[in-house]
Amino acid sequence: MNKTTEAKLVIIEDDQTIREGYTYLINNTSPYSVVNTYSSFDIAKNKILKDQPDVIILDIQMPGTNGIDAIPQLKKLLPQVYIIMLTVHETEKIILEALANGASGYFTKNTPSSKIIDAIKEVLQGGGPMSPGVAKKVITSLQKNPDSPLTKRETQILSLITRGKDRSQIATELFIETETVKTHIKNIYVKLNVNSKADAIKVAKNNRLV
Amino acid sequence: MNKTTEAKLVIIEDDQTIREGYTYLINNTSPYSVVNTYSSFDIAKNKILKDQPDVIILDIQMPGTNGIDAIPQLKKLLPQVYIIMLTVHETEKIILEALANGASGYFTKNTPSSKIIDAIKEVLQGGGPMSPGVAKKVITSLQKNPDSPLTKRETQILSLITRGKDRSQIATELFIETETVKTHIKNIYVKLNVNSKADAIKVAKNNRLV
DNA sequence: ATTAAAATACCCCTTTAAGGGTTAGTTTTC
DNA sequence: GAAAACTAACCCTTAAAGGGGTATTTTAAT
Repeated sequence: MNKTTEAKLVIIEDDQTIREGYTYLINNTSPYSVVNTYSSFDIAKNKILKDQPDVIILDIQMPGTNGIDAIPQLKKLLPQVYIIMLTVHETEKIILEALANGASGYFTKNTPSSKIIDAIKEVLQGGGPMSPGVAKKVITSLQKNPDSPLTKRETQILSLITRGKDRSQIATELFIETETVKTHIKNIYVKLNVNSKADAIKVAKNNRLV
Repeated sequence: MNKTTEAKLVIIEDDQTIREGYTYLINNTSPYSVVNTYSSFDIAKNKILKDQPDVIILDIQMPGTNGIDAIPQLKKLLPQVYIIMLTVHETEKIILEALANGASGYFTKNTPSSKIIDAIKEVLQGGGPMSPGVAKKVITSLQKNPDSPLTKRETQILSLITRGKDRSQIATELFIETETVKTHIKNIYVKLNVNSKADAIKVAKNNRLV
């Protein structure tokens, strides 16, 4: 077992059975060692600095502070730590929140144990391990709507609007007149059935038009 | 070999060696069959409808239409097709563009062949297979900056600004006065060293503050 | 070669939002 | 109990947004 493959883990998870199961598994079938486990973040936060884990396996549903909110706090305590979510939650919203907050990986609880060990290896090597279904949702969240009613130019202008540019800035960027931008915007509004920038952005986001 | 695991593939890739290598490999070590290969999208586009592939393995750098631009056109021709990118490009920008355009998976060319076959299986099962480094970049693109200079309220207001809301809409949504929103915005501008909505959004996006 | 769609541009007009400066009370949080 | 955050209000000027209409040029598809 060489130095580069070793790592210290902490598990924060309110279900004792799962905690013990993963601890046993990781300690006995991998080069990694579980140095501590906690049943909630609120209990962990005052002690985890002594553990100095390289990786934290984190649940979301827990008594007190939930896992999503725990992520930035854990990162503040241990800036270099990798956090792998292990949870039953797999809605797009929660997945994206966890990743936005600083999680490095995300797995659902039906994941086979061997995959979790692979995932630990992967985060340590700078990867971003995810369950297939999670990866799918992440990709979906990035995908544009291929059936947009907008033309290329309109899409471009709407995109600049979502970046907060005003008409004259858009005109400069696209080498066209402010009045032309205005015409496009009017056409966008008609197509999206809105009559303000804010509503256009809302429709654009809801329908992934940009 | 049962029906549910079978699938027809097409490879679009300008390097003949790679094309032939993957064709041989997939046809001989997996339940999938490569029904055709093309050296560019421009050649493929008039013939691929006859192939009716379930999955397309697609390169980016090709003569004529590049792989990124080919994705929406392929999706238009074959709405149900899964597209797996296989390319040397791994900049965040290109990865995100490919996924935004409708790719279902993304691999770099140093990926072992066995992983490509796993990836085909995964897309067919509705997953989103990616190389570890790609997944990492996708996750990074979603992560917020934990060292934001903004307070919680300021971040919240900046986020609403990025959604195109004006001061009065923000005030209504947060149950505070328009003047308070204005004060927050002024403080945000000072912290971000900007003096307009557009610039604030730009800084927010560049530094992932929201 | 034609023609429909898209992109370009300009005019009128009114309303409202944005941004700068300044001060100050209240509530959280450490 | 001090600091930071959140709240709220007043002054002011300028710039932007949005609605109406019309018209030319360019591009893409048949």
